[in-house]
Amino acid sequence: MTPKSKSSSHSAARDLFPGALEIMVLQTLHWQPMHGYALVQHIQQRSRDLLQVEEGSLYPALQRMLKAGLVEAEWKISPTNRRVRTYSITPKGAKHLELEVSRFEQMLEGISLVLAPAKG
Amino acid sequence: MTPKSKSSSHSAARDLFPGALEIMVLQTLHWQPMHGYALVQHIQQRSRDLLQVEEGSLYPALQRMLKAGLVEAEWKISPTNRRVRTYSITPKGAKHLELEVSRFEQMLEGISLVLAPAKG
DNA sequence: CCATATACCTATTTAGTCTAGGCGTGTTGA
DNA sequence: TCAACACGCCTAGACTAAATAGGTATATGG
Repeated sequence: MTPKSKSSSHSAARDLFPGALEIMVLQTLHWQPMHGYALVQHIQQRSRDLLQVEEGSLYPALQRMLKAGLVEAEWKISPTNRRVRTYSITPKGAKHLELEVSRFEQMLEGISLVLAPAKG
Repeated sequence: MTPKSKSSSHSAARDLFPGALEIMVLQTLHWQPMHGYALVQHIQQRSRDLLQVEEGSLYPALQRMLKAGLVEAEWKISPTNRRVRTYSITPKGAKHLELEVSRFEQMLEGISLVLAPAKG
């Protein structure tokens, strides 16, 4: 996942936050099943272009989650008449999501404590 | 950096947030120069045990930052009569910190937008 | 004198992301 | 008609940060 660079279009933006991708994907699928390409666009749009998920990151992540039983996939024909692989979250994935969100929040809490100016 | 596991003491906690370590170190050094071992304890204490920085992560990170000119180091004798390598932030490091914090915040903003429930 | 805490460090492994492609198909418009 | 483009799937390899699992040395306390 990269923060989308606003000025230059081609320069490689450094990455941050491995692990967050999985959470965002699981949370999104928790709301509604979706195919990969749609996930890319969904995340970009909902983040108001702050984030851009590379397909080269997303698909391997989906494979990992499939293998781990966190999501399941089904080939369908989309309304736009294309073969799409639609992913949905499994009960195991939902449980995992809860855990990861909680870990995520604790981590953020910890970081913000460290970054907060010391109180006299 | 690992979230400190509260129940089991030995199991490996998964990592999150590569990149955050650098920010926390630079911000801490921005407040006051400090040696490595002290940074480990500082971060753990200020995060109220939510985070635990492994020395095997910290020292390589400090080396990277040294090499990149973000911090500089000096050998001293501590009040406890030990040879310590005290790190301080450079002007370049301070500039870098600002950038990284801003990137960090944008990333968080993006993630929270994606994770926030859709509005009807 | 020995255990422990302090303090530094590195080599190797692990894991996720990015880069940089490739492939096939439906739609659009010149 | 047919070429370009958007859609939609995917992978191999490079890169990088972090964790693991060590090692070394010295001061202090019991």
